[in-house]
Amino acid sequence: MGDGSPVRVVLVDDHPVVRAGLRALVDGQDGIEVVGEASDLASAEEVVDATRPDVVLMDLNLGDGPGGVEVTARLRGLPGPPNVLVLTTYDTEADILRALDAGAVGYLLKDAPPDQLFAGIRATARGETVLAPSVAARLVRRTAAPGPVVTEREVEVLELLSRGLGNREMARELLVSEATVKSHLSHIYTKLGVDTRAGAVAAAIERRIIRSGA
Amino acid sequence: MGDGSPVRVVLVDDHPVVRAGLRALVDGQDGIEVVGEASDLASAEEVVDATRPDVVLMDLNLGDGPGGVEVTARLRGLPGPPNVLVLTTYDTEADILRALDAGAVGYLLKDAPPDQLFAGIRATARGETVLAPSVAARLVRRTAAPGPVVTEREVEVLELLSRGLGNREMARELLVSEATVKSHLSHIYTKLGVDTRAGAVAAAIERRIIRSGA
DNA sequence: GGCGGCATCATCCGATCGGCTATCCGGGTG
DNA sequence: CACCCGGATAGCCGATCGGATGATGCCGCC
Repeated sequence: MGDGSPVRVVLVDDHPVVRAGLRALVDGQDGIEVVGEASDLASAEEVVDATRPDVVLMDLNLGDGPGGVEVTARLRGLPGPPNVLVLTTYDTEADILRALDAGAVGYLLKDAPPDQLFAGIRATARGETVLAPSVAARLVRRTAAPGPVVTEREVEVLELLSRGLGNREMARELLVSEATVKSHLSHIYTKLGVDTRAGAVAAAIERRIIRSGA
Repeated sequence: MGDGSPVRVVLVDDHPVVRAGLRALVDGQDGIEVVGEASDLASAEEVVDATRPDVVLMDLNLGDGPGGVEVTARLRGLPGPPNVLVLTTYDTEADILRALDAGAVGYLLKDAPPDQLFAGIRATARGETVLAPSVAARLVRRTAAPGPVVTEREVEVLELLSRGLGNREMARELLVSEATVKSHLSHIYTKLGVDTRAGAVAAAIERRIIRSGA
């Protein structure tokens, strides 16, 4: 890689220690320059607007308030938007799908080796799609899946379920009837091989379909 | 702080990126030297045995296998054990209590400012107890609590609950009758102000009484 | 020694859940 | 154009849950 112009990177993560660590790790790395940091939606928009980076390294878990998915969508809505590379801990289907849907061009996990991160940042700057192996595998298994795959609507139900709602409340939340919710639940039970709502939540977390609560 | 002898630190975290980031952040910092890294129980014992550090920076989430609590307990069982400073993302009651119980002398969160981390490492080396403000607050509120506090047994029930077990299964797991489980559940509902098992799991996660699944 | 908190166990009963079956509609596919 | 799938809806019924009430034994504490 020629360093005719370095890749300008902004970090978005709500943990100061992680930000500082990432900055120490990638800043100055062959052809990479960290030009800003942010911890939430407001500061991210501000910093990106001010620094106009090539790449945004995005954590999905930003504590309270809008998460990394929302921030990604907002940044992609800006004129001349940066390429967003998600760097997070979890590889649940829901997270991956939403992040890519929001306009992220890459999805790496924090347990990736540093070299992969550096290469990923450079590739992201070029607009290439970068996926961690486990993420790619999950996507492949999703599209070319032989076995039972929960549908998008079912994922929504699973998430409400993990938040502790009853059928009546879920129905209200999803703007459908209780019967429909029960129908979704039945399909979910069958697909996950369980027979209780709590068991479904456990299985969904186990299979990385949803990520629970906190 | 005089640097008559630097504080020798070993990092334990299953994420290479985080380890590298932490090393870049704290190594060389006034009076602090990183002398080793580990990602699991086996490598931690090996590295600590070989380097005999003053402080071990311990993540509680080590992916599969034994967690940071177990590793802490094992390290503390060694002759001339290092002082363990927990550095993690979560501050649930269950995590805090178990970590301190296992012999950790400090508990910081990854969202702490770097300066607090440096100071915490030095304090830990001197054997002083270092607690993040939110952790200290939680402990205080626990002992000097006026309001409803879930008991240890109730926490056990909540954890089984979050794993999706039914009353019958929980009873078998806890070696008690179903009636007892129902009794615990009723108390939990009252204390958490909910009325369903899924709601209890959500509230318990919300209040950081338990941490869910993954 | 009494009092309260915790854990244990037991009923009873109304509310909710979970399984089963069946219908309807819209969108994509052979 | 049939066909299938995902989504939405409905009723029925046995199983489970959640609430109320009450009782026993073991602690630690004043």
